[in-house]
Amino acid sequence: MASHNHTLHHGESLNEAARTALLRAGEQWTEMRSTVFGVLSGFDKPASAYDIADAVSKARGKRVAANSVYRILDIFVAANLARRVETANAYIANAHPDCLHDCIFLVCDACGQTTHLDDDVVSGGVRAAATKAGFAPVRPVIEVRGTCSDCG
Amino acid sequence: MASHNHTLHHGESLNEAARTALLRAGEQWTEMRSTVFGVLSGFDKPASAYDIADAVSKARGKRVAANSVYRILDIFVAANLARRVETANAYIANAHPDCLHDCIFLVCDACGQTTHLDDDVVSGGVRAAATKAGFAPVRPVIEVRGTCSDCG
DNA sequence: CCCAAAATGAGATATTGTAACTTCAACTCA
DNA sequence: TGAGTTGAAGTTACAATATCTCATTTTGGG
Repeated sequence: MASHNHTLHHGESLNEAARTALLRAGEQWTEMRSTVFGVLSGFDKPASAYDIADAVSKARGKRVAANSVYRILDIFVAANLARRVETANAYIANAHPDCLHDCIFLVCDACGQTTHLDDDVVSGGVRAAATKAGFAPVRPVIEVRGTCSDCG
Repeated sequence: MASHNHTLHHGESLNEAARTALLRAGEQWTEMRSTVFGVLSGFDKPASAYDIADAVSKARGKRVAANSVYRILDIFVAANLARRVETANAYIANAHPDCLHDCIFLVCDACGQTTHLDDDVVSGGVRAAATKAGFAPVRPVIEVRGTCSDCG
């Protein structure tokens, strides 16, 4: 566990934390956004925008277009409510929107399960290497494809 | 600079090194593959499969389908002749196909220029963090979006 | 209540990536 | 030599991902 205090939310608490974080970011917490967040946090592995659109469509009994989902996901990512898993073209809810990390994703090629690590030493090393090369790092993307312990 | 000896190829030497590496991987070095590799190494920033298809089409005076380019790029990546830049959906030639690294890409959001770092300490740290979490790492993806020194 | 801004809907379109099947050239081996 | 085999490349179709534009609805502030 990292040295600072994470608050890991889940269920209703997570939804409430997401709402709070989004409002603090100056964005609105609408019915639609609540549904998208609920659906996203209900997935047990990264979900594509179209997966989410399908699930939201079912939940609302009305067809929701992918572009609406993309818009909302962009806002979520900007507000740290969700993360994009680059190597999977998919999104995952952030269980602790309260603190900001350069996070590390471990993506199982067999089952798709994705584990979220926060290791500030490792990510700091990546940032430092970039800085040393005269680069101003904004967003490190650190993902590891491989096999999880269940599939090993 | 890492502690071992990189051989950085360029121009004709690079093409020759690529040919040698591909043959050693048990693949053929065809006219088509040579052209694709030449085009790819001619780009000064990561190129999409479609960019490459266009350039190859011009170079050969005959339409080449993206499909064919993808097949060849897959082979190149498998043989370490090229790398895929995940956050850019693009490919870049590997100037030293002779040695294998978990490489780090620094991608400038302003100009697209992409710098290739090999820092085995940093990438080793990423692998170690994954292993510690019970994960069997196969392919670390380490990329940093930000601003290069020219655009800073 | 009314207005302006923000959010969402609808549909098209662009981009990226795969799959299935055919054609072609080189090679092999009787 | 020539039929059979193999791998590369061509062709076409399609699936998945992402963005754009414009219309309509909702929201929050005065």
